[in-house]
Amino acid sequence: MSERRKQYPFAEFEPKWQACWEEKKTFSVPNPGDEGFDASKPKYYVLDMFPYPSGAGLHVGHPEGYTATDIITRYKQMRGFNVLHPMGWDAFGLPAEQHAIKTGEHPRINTERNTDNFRRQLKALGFAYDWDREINTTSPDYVKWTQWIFLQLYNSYFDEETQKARPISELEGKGLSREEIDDKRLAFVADTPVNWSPDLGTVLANEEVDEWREKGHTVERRPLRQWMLRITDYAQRLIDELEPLDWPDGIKQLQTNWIGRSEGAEVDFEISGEKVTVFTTRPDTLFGATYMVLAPEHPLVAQITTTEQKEAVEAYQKECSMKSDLERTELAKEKTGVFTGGFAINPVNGEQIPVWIADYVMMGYGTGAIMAVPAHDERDFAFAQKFAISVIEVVQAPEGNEDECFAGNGIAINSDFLNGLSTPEAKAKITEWLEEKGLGKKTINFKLRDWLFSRQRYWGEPFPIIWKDGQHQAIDESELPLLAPELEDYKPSGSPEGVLAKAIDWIELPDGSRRETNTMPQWGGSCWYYLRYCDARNSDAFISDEAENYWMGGDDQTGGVDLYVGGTEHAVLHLLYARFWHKVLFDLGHVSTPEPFQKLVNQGLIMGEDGRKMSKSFGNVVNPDDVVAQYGADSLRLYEMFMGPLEQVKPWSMKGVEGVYRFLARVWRLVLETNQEGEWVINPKLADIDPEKRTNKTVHATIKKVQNDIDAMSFNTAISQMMVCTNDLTKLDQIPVSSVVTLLHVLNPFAPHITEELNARLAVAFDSVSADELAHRPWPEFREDFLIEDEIELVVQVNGKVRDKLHISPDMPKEEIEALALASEKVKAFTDGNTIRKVIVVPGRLVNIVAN
RNA sequence: GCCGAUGUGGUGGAAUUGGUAGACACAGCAGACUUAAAAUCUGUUGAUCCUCGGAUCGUGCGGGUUCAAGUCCCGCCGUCGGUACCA
Repeated sequence: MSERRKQYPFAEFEPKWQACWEEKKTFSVPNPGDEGFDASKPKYYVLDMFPYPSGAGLHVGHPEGYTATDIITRYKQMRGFNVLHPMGWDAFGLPAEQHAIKTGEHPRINTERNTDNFRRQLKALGFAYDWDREINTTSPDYVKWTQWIFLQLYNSYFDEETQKARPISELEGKGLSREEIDDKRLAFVADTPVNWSPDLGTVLANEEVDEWREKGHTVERRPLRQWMLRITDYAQRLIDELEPLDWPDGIKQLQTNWIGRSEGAEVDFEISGEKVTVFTTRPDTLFGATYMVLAPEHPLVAQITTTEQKEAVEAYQKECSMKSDLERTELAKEKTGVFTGGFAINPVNGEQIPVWIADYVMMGYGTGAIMAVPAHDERDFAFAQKFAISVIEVVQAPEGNEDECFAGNGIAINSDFLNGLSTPEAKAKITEWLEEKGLGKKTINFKLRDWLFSRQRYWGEPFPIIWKDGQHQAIDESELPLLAPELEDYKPSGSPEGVLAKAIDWIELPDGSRRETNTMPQWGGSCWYYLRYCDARNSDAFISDEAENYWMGGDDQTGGVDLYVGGTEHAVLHLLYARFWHKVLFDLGHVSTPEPFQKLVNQGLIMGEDGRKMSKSFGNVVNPDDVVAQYGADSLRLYEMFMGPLEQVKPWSMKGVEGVYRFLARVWRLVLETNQEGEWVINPKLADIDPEKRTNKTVHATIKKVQNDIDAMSFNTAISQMMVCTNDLTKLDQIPVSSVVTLLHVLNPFAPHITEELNARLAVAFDSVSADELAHRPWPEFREDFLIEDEIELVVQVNGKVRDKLHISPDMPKEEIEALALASEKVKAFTDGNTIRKVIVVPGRLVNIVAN
């Protein structure tokens, strides 16, 4: 690192102010009922996405969102809000366990080391977190409540009628059997084909498969007994209740598509006496069905397969079972399939159509069976082409559409009683017809699957469940938290039971029952952390009603976290899971709003200086520690915000850091200069004088722009305005102290250290300057009357091109402006010889003369 | 393929939402200070032409609407991100 002389002594005062904030608890906020709580202030809850404290420490991408929320926090505090701005650690997870497997060191130790480092790095940036509320998902008092919430899920079911979770005890009263009840729990056990990774020794969620495959681990399909959460019951509400939220449209769409609602019909076909139900979104094309496809795993395949086809069918089934969902989709550019020998009867016309099995039909979606209409479905068309199956056109494509396969809406043809109807009409009519005859019904399907919630890991929350006589049951709440036992080593047991299976003493209970050996996925802890922050030290409840009501309260337009900032990588999974848990807690009366996050903002990725993604392998990772050492925390914060709009992807530039560093140095020198001894003394140009009109204008325009830009989270333009203001003040021969203090005040949320330091020094030199911390003073009010101009510049255009500029009073009447514009010599040069057709006057902006 | 972003000087990016394109920075160039360098300060910096007053062109490309388009409409192209046989 270059030993260039520092332009201002940030290394001295930045740690000083950080220590001061920590000691005075400047950014700790009391809860309702606590000492010092001011109930008259409105609340504002600003949240950063929960970080995983990785061994690599912070990189410059982290402080991007953190600085944005920090500015908002400090600003809102000055505007008289009680601001909740917490930080904590999503500290369970595979990397710490992988480390434990390699070294034999307990993952707790590694986790602690990493969180200590993260905390140190964050504190070095001067963030206004309320560290009294710091939480850690791995701490026993947090685990306790994660497990408690799991038990809420376990002890609830989804009531279809009210679309709400209800206590499972209500079903017990209705005389349902044990099995029937277990089948309704929101947390349930199922034997499902899962993604088992032998070398990781765990099952992975569908969404996680890619990530671990990329890291070189193998993943295969295997049916195993797993805990699942019934998120699919909430599919409709997860779509509907997303609507009013202040989230980016793209993210809303992403979630909606992920949930994947599609409306259609189930239709019953008959295959040699057996009923087979297919799902279709195009029941109107039923007359065009020329074959049927079952998923290779469909339970009826064996029954309907003829002896001649048996061998081929079984071979195909085996081939498919070897492939994962992924391989089936990724590698299968070419359609494959086998004829079963069986025929299905189309219920609308009694036609016999061949039944095939093919892997382009998934068992997990709809009914695992489709009617194939090659004339109006791309996939069916490709399949029919390959296997020479006939194509019957049943929808008239609009004029000019010559595609062989037309999937759009049109007019029904070759369809008996549907002929002549438009696609929506035909859909309605056929569905009604099917329902009348008892051959089918209107159905809604979702892509969303139930959430696979168990992992075979050590470093996660154990399930608060024991098994007795083959049945699961919850342990008593008083036994929470249930912590994992210490182990000799953390290597996977190799069995799908997971690592905890090794801890015999822990598993086997005196009464012969056994503990569940699965643990929860990392998502568990991060699903509700924002609630815990509201009441982080409560040992009687996961959150108190008072704290919940205050920090999370509101209606469906205002309730929940007021501002949630994080990366797009959590657009679907984390945000969907957290919303699901929140809704269950809401239904059960534990929280007061249906949605957890009212406003969501995604910060854009910061790329390396070479324009590529920051990564160790490219050697382009920038460590914030180095930037702080060289330019100070304020420079880093300011640069992160000055780079460009928050949501945008943008490349890092050390030259850019230097630019904002120079700006901060200019602010410093506005207040101080070095004397002969090299000491910093008050700039002699500073004086306790009333600012001139134009100085007031700059300063007050700055207040206005900065506050508007903070509200709009347009931090880069706020900073450029403060640069303009600084440049203007620097040019003055006599600089009014009050103007400088105002500048420091509006700059404070962005660069808190240097501004507090300068204010403190000014307070010593000038009686007029308050020695109170800027952080504690109310945001300055701008005066609109200072912004009014005596004279404005008005552009005169001829046919849209600027030809002259007028300097006039802002309230000059239109007619006068017009006359003045037409009188201009420069304008005349362009209008001479032409007829003036029209003159447009836009007050305060321009005059456009149309002439030809 | 589909969905979503995005395209403005050498670079990061501004532009009151239809009204002077290029604010603010970075880099460059010239000058001041200095024995010298760094730092700092001042000026200059979209392109082309120029009689130094200015003229013409210019926001990915092609059309259109309008007195006026980076901004609105239609059709393309490029880059980035997500997703993929969901019937």
